[in-house]
Amino acid sequence: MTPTTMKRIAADLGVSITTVSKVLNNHADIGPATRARVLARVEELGYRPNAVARSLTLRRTHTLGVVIPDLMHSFFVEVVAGLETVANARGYGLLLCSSTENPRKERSELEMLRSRQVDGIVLASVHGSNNTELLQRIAATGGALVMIDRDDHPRVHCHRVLTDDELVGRMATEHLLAQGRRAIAHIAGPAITHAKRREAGYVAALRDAGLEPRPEWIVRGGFMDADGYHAMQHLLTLDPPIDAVFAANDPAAIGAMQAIWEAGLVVPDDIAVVGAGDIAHGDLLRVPLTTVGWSKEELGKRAAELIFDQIDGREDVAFRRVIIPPHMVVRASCGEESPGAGANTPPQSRRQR
Amino acid sequence: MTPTTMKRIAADLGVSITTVSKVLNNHADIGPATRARVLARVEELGYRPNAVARSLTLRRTHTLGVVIPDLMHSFFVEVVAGLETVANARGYGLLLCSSTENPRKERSELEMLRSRQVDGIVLASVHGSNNTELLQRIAATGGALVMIDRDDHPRVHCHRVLTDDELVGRMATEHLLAQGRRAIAHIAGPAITHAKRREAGYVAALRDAGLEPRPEWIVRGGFMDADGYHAMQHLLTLDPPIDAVFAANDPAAIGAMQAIWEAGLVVPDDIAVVGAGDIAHGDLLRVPLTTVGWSKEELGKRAAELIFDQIDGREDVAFRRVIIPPHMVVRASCGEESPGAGANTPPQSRRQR
DNA sequence: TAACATGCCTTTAACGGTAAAGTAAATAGG
DNA sequence: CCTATTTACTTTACCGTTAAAGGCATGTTA
Repeated sequence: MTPTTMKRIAADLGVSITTVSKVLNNHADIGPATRARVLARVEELGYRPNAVARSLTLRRTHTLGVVIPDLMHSFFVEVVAGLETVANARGYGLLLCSSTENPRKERSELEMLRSRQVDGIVLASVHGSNNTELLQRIAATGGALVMIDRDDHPRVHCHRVLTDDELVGRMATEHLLAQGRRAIAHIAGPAITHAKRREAGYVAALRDAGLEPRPEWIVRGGFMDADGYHAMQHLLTLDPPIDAVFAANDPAAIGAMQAIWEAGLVVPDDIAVVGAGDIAHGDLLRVPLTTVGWSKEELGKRAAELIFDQIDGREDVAFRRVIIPPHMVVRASCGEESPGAGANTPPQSRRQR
Repeated sequence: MTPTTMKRIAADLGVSITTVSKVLNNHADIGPATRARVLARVEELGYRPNAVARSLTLRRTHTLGVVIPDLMHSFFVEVVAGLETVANARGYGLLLCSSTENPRKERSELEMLRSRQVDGIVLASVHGSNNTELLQRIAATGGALVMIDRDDHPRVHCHRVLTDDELVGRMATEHLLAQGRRAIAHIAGPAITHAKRREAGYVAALRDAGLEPRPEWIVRGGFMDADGYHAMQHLLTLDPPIDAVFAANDPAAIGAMQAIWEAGLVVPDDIAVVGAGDIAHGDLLRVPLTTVGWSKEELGKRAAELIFDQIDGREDVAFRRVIIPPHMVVRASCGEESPGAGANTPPQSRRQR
């Protein structure tokens, strides 16, 4: 009933607890006979070291805290999958928390992780969270911290892994321009840094093409598909009509498409749509969604690497800012025939259940 | 740099560590003056108790281990979201592990969780994992254990939360029968218990309707969309042709639809399709997928409740088997007009990013 | 007024492990 | 052959916390 401890093994064998500890940690100063006896008994009793006790003495929990805004969003889940791979390979566990886009919950999760003595924290911070001070304290007390995807809390000194959001907006817009679209609207996200940068990229691309974006082309919305839906309803009333829209993220783009369909229009013939983020299953939609993607797995892995660099304790941490480059994911919704990626290829292997 | 400890606070105030501990744990035998002084200093230094040390003495980590086969599959992620909600409300954290459908990794995750002394484990076990013995040991040594969704390891005594898979198969098939379909094929899953039950439900429903399923109507495939795709290619060669297909899960159903489209046929006019699992975004597909669903949030919550019941330690644990009832999710792919759920309603609120 | 309870705080031990310092016996060196 | 060194352990202390038992004034009861 009570799990086996070193004490038990030591008592059984008439040796000291330290001897057992040394055997298990491969210290050199244990004789082969004793070593064998200990190992045998360990095997026999199925002894597993108590990680909690180990953490206490070693001051290392081999645990990473992960705080993301939304468990249901495939983007973050894929990032977590990337993290998990690297962490697992190093014997680390992931303590997963969802802030549900709530700054208060984010705060309490962060404090919980701190009190649990996690060796590092990976955070995609909620917008408007005034947790800057707490994060500064975490970073200052030597806690490894990496912020991912979102670029707020500029005063917090820590590693960051994100994409080039202005380039995201620029690529999406330039792609639509290349398809011959000229009246390109933008469904903007909330007042969060990376959303604003996508908008800036959109504006810059239009200007570079000699087009001045009309004010009414930019509808400030949000990141949810309902936001995209309502924003699109508004855009559909414009005269002269628009012929394309870049939505700040994929859910909003999907909402926009629904509004377009409802109005009896066709994507991409009447209005081309491009999103951002490369959400899972974007290829399986009624009209497969063209989007700007950046590798979430890469993002997760780089974040994990930076965390471990810091944990491994080069004190001279120069905080890095890793940019995951975005790339176009061309599907049907933008009006370009995607080369060879039509309905004629067998589906790629997706995960099972 | 070194985080504040009780020792530090006690020394500052000239009281014993125990006194500080008692204040923080609201023991009655501390005078109001001392209590106030301690609390003031705690506040001042921003003291947070070290959860690791607490875990060691209290023999409670306030952590649940979660092992799922696939982080990328929306089904499990939604279950985890349900778990997270309940766990968080009780001050519990979730240590998330993905077995990536690999029995060996499942085993090592389970052992890792055990050595980390988690208070309970929620497991969706990989098929064919011969971890039965390990699970029995976990259950026997008093570890709280709940198995979810999958119903293997019959000899392990623990709580289970799952759906009625035979009913899933039956409902899907009966729904197709009700649409007037008669030549209904089945894309079966792998040789895992819940897949076999779905197949049994399919067969039973046909027989109840006085139809004998032809052997060639059942194609043993898998749970991945590529499996559904290839299975469907085969089914398309049958003569007389089929007019409907029930796939053992949604990814397979999606693969099947791709094969149908490629053959130049129309869903549901030529072939109706029903899946199982109610995958995320099933409503946004080229043809919205009719499927049989069961609440993942409910599943996650019930699992968490059972875990906590066991942790709270009624010794008289009668292991429960909670069935989450399945329900039809009628969309376009089965040929029935879904009432009011067409493209005319605004999209439901989906999560943002 | 001795016996007893009460209020308030401290001491001791423990949780399960690791590290550093100590020790006794075997081996080596001069 | 007697002192260094090495080998193979053990002892002690500590990680940060909590529980159980102990102590000691002061107040209450018989």
